[in-house]
Amino acid sequence: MQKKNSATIYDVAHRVGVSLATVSRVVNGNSNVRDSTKRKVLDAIEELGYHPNAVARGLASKKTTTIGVVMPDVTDVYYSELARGIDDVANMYHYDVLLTNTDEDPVRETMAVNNLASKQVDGIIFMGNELDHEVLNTISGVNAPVVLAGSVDSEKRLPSVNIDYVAAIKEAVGAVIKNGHDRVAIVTGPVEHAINGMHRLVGYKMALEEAQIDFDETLLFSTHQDYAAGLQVAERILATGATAVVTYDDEVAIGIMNYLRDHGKRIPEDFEIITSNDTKFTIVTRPQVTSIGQPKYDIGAVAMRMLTKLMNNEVIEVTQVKLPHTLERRGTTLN
Amino acid sequence: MQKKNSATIYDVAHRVGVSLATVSRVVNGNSNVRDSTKRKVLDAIEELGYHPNAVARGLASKKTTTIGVVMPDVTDVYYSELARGIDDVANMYHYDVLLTNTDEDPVRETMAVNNLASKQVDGIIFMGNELDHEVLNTISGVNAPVVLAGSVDSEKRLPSVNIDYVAAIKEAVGAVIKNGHDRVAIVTGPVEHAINGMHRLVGYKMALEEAQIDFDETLLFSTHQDYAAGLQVAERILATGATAVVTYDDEVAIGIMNYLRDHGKRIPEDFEIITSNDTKFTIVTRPQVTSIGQPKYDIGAVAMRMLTKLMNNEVIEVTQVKLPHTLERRGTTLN
DNA sequence: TTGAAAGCGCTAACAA
DNA sequence: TTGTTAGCGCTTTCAA
Repeated sequence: MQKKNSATIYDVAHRVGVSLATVSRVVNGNSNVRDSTKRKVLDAIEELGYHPNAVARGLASKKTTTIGVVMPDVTDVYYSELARGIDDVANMYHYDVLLTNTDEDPVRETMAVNNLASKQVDGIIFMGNELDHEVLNTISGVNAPVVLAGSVDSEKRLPSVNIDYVAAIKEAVGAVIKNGHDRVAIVTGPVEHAINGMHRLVGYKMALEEAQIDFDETLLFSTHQDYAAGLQVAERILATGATAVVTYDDEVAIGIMNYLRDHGKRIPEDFEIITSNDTKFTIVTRPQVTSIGQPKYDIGAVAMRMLTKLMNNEVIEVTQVKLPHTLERRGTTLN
Repeated sequence: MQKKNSATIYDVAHRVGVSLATVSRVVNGNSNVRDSTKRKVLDAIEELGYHPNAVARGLASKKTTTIGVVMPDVTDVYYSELARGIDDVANMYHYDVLLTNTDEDPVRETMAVNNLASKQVDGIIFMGNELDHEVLNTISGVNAPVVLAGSVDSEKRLPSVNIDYVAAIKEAVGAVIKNGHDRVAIVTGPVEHAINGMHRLVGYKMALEEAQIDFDETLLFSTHQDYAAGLQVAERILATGATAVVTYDDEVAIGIMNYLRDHGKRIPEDFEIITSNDTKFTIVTRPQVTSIGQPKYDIGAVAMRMLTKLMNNEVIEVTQVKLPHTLERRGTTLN
């Protein structure tokens, strides 16, 4: 059971008695080939078990039919859903996906982008909350189109696909305010991720302003992105006298919810919770968690679709795409 | 801000006044270069912003420093954790990861493997419950080492990294039997995935036998892999008079749990539940779900480590690696 | 320590 | 409709 040293295009050409060019033509579906020779070539390909070498092809054509995806963590349900959307449409257009995890470390993000560039990817989709200035620079230096998915570039230099975060947060905060809460806490990610936090804060403040509620800095929290962090921050939130919270992460939200219930709070009667990512986590708990609804899969899919156009040198009309969001009312909010 | 047509190795050589070979040597850390010329080359590389073209390199050296990862679905928390383990050690050894989702469709699995082969990956890590015979064949025809992660090849032809599924299920079932249950249901994946189901069944039957409980076919269930499926199957399970269940999927387990509680069952007093994947889902619910504990990240990491050895033509002592599993006792089982 | 030169397997003008 | 012929950018003997 030994591995055959795979046949090359030369072997096929030789076998049929035609030139390399002809074989190349039939392999690439070029029409300028007589049917009869096409047949013969196809047969030879079959017999020899010839599979084109994509690397050689890439070198010669300067197209690798491979795109790079840079993301914080495959393990993160939010991003992995975007990734799935990306992958599905990538396949649809016959691109393969080179995946890199960065944990949102700017150093690794920069390395990832450079590495992808040296691998000659035809395009890159970048995900990550914060768009570090240096990362942005190396991205714009890359000789391939890049589109951001679920991430914002405050300078709007790069094409991107998102929801309107500001509006979404404003609506979420507005919803609990409307239910009578005037001390609503907000929890965002690690402070390093300035942009992410900023966007949320803007929406938060807009909602307060609209309800004529004074901004209280003590109602601001930032945590790591996991269940335990939610458990921990909940105590501090409780201490502020807040009666509602809007969070950036679903696991954090559930951590908060469980802590509060353990400490005598009824959800949603005594305390309301809204989270942001609408992952599966929000539906397996009791009560289910109210969340901003995001078309996660579509964000990835649309971003990838956009990238295919860019790789094709097509002109893009709208480069800053905002997909619609919703508010999925579930058990952690009243009505 | 225009994209420079990136410099080639030729440009560097020309600039310094040395040959391509010399530049290649310093780029690849070959020691046979005089320090002074090395300096000059490095400087030129810096000045020109030269980045080696990995595609050309791949063609010439027949090594792409890229591996392929074939998996059911990035979105699946279980597999994505394996993927993270794979990616981390892949990076450690300077490999990039080409990712493909297959949804466990044999046709797509076959295509994925072939595609990866034509992209000349140096190795492949394959994940997927069932190892279809045809898939197995195309895998063994590929001219690159392949290792299975979290997947079983009943013929044991391929190197693999797993836990001992049979033993794990046996322990889980044994645990609830020990707690006094003699009617324990077991739910496995879609029947198409024969192997997966089989393995679990073997462990299940062993536990019954050890407790001298007769096997009852009506206690066998198979469902799709999501929360809603759990909700649905729960009703049927209840109808059998079962008082405990062991499931293959965490979301399904939670669906079952929530359904049962809605129908008056106290968990774990009236009904015990054990699941298999120990994902984050098991800890965000109340009660938390008892689960077989699997070193998911490590399964991926070890598989990848194994692959690096194979790609290096090193000899592997043990090809069928079984990593240790545990039983994480939480709130859905007594004591 | 360095260079010359032959590929790696394919694409893409350009000719015929 | 088909073939010839340069490359694509790099690695790798083999010599020097």
